[in-house]
Amino acid sequence: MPDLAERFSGALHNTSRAWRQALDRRLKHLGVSQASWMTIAMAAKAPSALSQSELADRLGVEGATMVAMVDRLVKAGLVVRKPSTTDRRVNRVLLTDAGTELYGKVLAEAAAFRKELLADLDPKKLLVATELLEGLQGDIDTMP
Amino acid sequence: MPDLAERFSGALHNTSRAWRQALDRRLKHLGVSQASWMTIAMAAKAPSALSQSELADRLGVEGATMVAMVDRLVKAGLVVRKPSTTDRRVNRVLLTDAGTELYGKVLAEAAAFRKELLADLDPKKLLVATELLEGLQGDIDTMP
DNA sequence: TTATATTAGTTAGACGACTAACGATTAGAG
DNA sequence: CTCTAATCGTTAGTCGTCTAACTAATATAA
Repeated sequence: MPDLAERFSGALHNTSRAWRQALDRRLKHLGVSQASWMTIAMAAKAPSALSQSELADRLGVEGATMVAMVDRLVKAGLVVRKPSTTDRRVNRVLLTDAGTELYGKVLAEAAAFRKELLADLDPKKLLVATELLEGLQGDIDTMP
Repeated sequence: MPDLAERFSGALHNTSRAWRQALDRRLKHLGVSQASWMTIAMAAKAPSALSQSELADRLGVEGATMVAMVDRLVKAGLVVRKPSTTDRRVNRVLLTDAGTELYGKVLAEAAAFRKELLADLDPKKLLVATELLEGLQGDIDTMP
């Protein structure tokens, strides 16, 4: 008989995984994965063009991961690299028109999916769960 | 200002990811990732030796993923493939002595990590969150 | 100012996941 | 019994992630 901690751990990982997969399926017709559109969304939302490092930081991935991601997005024609004029180490990541257009569509679909999935939940319970998860995330980040 | 649904979605994915990474770090000295030890645990817990397909089903991954996983575990000397005597398509996956020994260590560490992380949480809230996640997982699995 | 340290990006190699296609084998329908 | 379905495992190719080692450039300290 699994204890509550074990149940929670399993539910957390399984639900996150199922969610990701379901959303990926739903976005497949747009030709972009969640990781790709999260990157595009981050670049789109920022007030001024972000560097690869800034993008990596905000998405919680390593620099090398962002290199590969930007490679794919450039290949897909959604972003371009533009060397910084003030720091020759830096590339700024800019959305192309195609990237900007995609961002709008994807935002709408992700929000709709979220809403559909969470619509029938008790808001009070959802808040409890959200706060618990956020707290946990903080705890993990400040762990050894 | 992000709405609750968006906050929940972000917290879910970030927490799951942070947890996985933290546990992976902690198990690194044993030389096995979570995916590897989950496979070993599943093989160890089963009353009789499982086939690759059965392992894949129980871990919620595809057959091809399990092929690669068993390849790695065999290479690491933790399991062996033993062709079934009754069905020549089937390989049964058996733990070696090294695999069995590892299983014990890893189980203990994962449980300790879970306990440490969740120790200070309100059990009532943890239960609410667990049930919410489990329900959500079910909803996603039965979606279009 | 020069030597050292830090930062941005890249490459290379590995892990874990997926889908699609395929060969071998078994199970089922007729 | 035979032809067809389904199943098991495999290979090949892609994606997203990591770490480690490297280059180029900038920042800091002696």
